[in-house]
Amino acid sequence: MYSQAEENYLKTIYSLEKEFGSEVSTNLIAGKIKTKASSVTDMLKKLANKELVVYKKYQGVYLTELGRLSALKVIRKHRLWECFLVQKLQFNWDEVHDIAEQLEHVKSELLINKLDAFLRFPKLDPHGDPIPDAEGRVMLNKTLSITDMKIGSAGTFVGVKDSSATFLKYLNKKNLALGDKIRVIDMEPFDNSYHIETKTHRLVITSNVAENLCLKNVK
Amino acid sequence: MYSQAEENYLKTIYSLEKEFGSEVSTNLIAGKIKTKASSVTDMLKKLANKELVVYKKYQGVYLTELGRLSALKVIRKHRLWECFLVQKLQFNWDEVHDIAEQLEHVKSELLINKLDAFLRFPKLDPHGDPIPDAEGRVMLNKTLSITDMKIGSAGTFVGVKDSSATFLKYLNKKNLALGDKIRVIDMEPFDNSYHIETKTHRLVITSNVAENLCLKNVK
DNA sequence: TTTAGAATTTAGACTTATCTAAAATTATAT
DNA sequence: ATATAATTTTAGATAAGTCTAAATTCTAAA
Repeated sequence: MYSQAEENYLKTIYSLEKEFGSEVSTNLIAGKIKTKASSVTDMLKKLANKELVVYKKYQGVYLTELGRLSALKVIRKHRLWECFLVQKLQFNWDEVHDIAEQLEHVKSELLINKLDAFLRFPKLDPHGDPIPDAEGRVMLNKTLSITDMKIGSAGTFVGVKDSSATFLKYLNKKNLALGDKIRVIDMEPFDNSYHIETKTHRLVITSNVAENLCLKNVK
Repeated sequence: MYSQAEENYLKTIYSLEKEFGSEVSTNLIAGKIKTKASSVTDMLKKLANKELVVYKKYQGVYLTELGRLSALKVIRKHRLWECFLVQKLQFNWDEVHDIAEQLEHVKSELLINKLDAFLRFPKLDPHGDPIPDAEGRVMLNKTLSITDMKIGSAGTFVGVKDSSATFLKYLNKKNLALGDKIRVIDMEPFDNSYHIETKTHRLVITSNVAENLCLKNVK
């Protein structure tokens, strides 16, 4: 199978493709994975040799079908472990990312499938992201971020784009949790900040935050 | 903290000290860890630099107090994960070793303590080995192996020295399970094989097998 | 369309952990 | 006591993954 480093690149390329479209650039990957561009170039060559990505010098990369399936396997493991940590071990949603980053590299198909069953085949992880099934099928979770919504519209907060501890802790502090109904009251053109409202309170968030909140059933 | 390789050496040295006494030799470690003696020598120097072992050239090593506690942390994690796999994910006792070898290197004190609580603070792992507590205290589990017992005496089968899949599968096939009462019927001096008896059946085992069965309350 | 600056790749070095082969040390057996 | 065998260590090589610094390629502005 693949090394931890390779798995991390696959996972990263997958999510960057989702976010920015195919042809992911070296620098984008370097930024996400916290390495230098030169290290990324080295690794992209290795991944290309293993037919996990298509790589042309100076042109960026995209995953092959094999690469995509391999990435999804890692993502499946990451998200299932996150569910385990929150549901069974009572971790908070802002504590699980780094631990799941380690657990996702444990190699055993049987383990992950038994874990899946133990958790009763969850469809979403604690951050609202869909969990691929054993065959690599992912539910597509159509959501809007606050920045896509019209003033006055409302929806249910079902996921975050950024699941870093800092962002999640910010949401905790602001009393925003998955499942909340959020209405967009106003947008300030000067700084692109948003005025939003939940059942219990109103608050102002920056566009940075707004972009990272995913909502469903927006009306 | 320590690398996976370092953790594996610590764990191995700990168990070899238990089995053969202090001053563990290079070759012994190499045999257990499946590397070459020269690799072991290299690593022993590194561990000595970190004050995890006391190492004198050609003289073997032993763990320092720091080394012992570090080893016990790894062993604690290994055994707790084995409990999890058997108790919660329904693995058989012969399937968990290799997976636990990977899980034991996941770094998070909080994780392992929460796992401990989730499992209700088990005292023994699925092979009958005691689980060190968070402070590195281990219950000492006084047992005898069949080879230490007198002909005619009997005890309860509570643990194995070898927890490899091959040995455990052998025990499954021979219908020997933890908790069984075993009586030593006879010992054949020619080949040192043992004739033993449980509630349900009688069988002959080699001295190799006999050595690896741990019994309690022997009378 | 040229060119400065950004992005990317190459070249060479470093670290960790491993290996082989040779040298050094210790143990064993006559 | 000494030769032989076994064990252990050293020296030098390799592989994975990373880095810095220099070279190359691309891009976008004048």
